[in-house]
Amino acid sequence: MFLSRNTNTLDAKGRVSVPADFRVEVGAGRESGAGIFDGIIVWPSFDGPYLEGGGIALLRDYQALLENMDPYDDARIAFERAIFAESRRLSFDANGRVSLPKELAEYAELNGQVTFIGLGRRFEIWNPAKYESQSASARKMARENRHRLRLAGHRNISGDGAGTGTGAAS
Amino acid sequence: MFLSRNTNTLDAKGRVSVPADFRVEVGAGRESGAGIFDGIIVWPSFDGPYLEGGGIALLRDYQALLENMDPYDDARIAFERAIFAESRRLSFDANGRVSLPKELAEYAELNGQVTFIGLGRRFEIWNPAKYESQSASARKMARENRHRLRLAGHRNISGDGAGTGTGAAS
DNA sequence: GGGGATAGCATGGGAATTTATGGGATACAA
DNA sequence: TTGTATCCCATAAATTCCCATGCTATCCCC
Repeated sequence: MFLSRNTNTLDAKGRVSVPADFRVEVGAGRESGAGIFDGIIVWPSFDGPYLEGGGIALLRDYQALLENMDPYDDARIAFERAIFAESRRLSFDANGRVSLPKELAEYAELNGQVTFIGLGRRFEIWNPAKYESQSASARKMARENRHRLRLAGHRNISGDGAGTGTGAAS
Repeated sequence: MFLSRNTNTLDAKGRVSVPADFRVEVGAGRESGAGIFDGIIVWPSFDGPYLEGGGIALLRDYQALLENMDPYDDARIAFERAIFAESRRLSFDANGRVSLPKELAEYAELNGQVTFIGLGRRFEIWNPAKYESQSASARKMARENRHRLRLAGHRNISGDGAGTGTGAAS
């Protein structure tokens, strides 16, 4: 599971260290029957100026998801083109670094420092400054929606969800 | 798994370098019991002015798929004629190039530069300019449909999911 | 608990290898 | 011959590999 936020430097050759946590995560996915690729897979988000990534296991999950859709569903084709076609395999060097292709660095406006954002099954790569505002608004929105963060497993006593009533204060 | 997009030049002799990633991909499929053919298999798409291709393993998958259909299902026969009959075996030279038959280059309107599009189990070959518009609209459609890109697999806690997305980014 | 040893991580720079590409030589067919 | 396809070699650029170093967190021993 990809967790935590981590900022590393992007050197003159376009190399950046992948957080050690992330490396063991993709390694774990790899052992369980996936290929022999030791690295991460990264593509430009189609939702903003940042990169998305994960291990080969994540891509296999997406592949399975897409292969359950109609082969000529326009959305399926769009996802294949937006994710598979735009993604790059970045393999680790002996020190756990990857070299980030120029196009990807330019897309996400990365220079000097890059921030890895662990998000469970996948992660994102941001320009640290750009991520700051995201982080702030995410906290705000999480607070406003906190009543939706209800773990299942136990029975839900009250019929209504919102719990604390009005909740969403500023 | 075929990933990423890669534009290479088609020289005066009709040769083009197959991306190194793709070469190892078809090589991997080849080791696991398939034939000794070292190259790719390409045919004109029946859905547009581009080529489709893959390793010998992909063709075996199509064969298995078609053999599950009724032998005289018209669609089966059509698929066999449109894929198997139109496909060409393109073997690598010592530098990882293939020479693209003229008919195929003409069909896809390829000259000068050709773009390989990795799409998971298979790939496509496009005229780079023609692919540009495809790519742009694919990104737009992927963004509009991003709520459909929901990975299953783990328990689904709440009855309703992220349906319309949280709208987090903006 | 203090202090030093140790291991892992992030980073920098140079060397060696791979990749993509062009061109010539050779074999084969029309 | 002429055109076509295949093979071989050369080269420039890009990428990967390898080694060294500073830093930090952890461990161990006294």
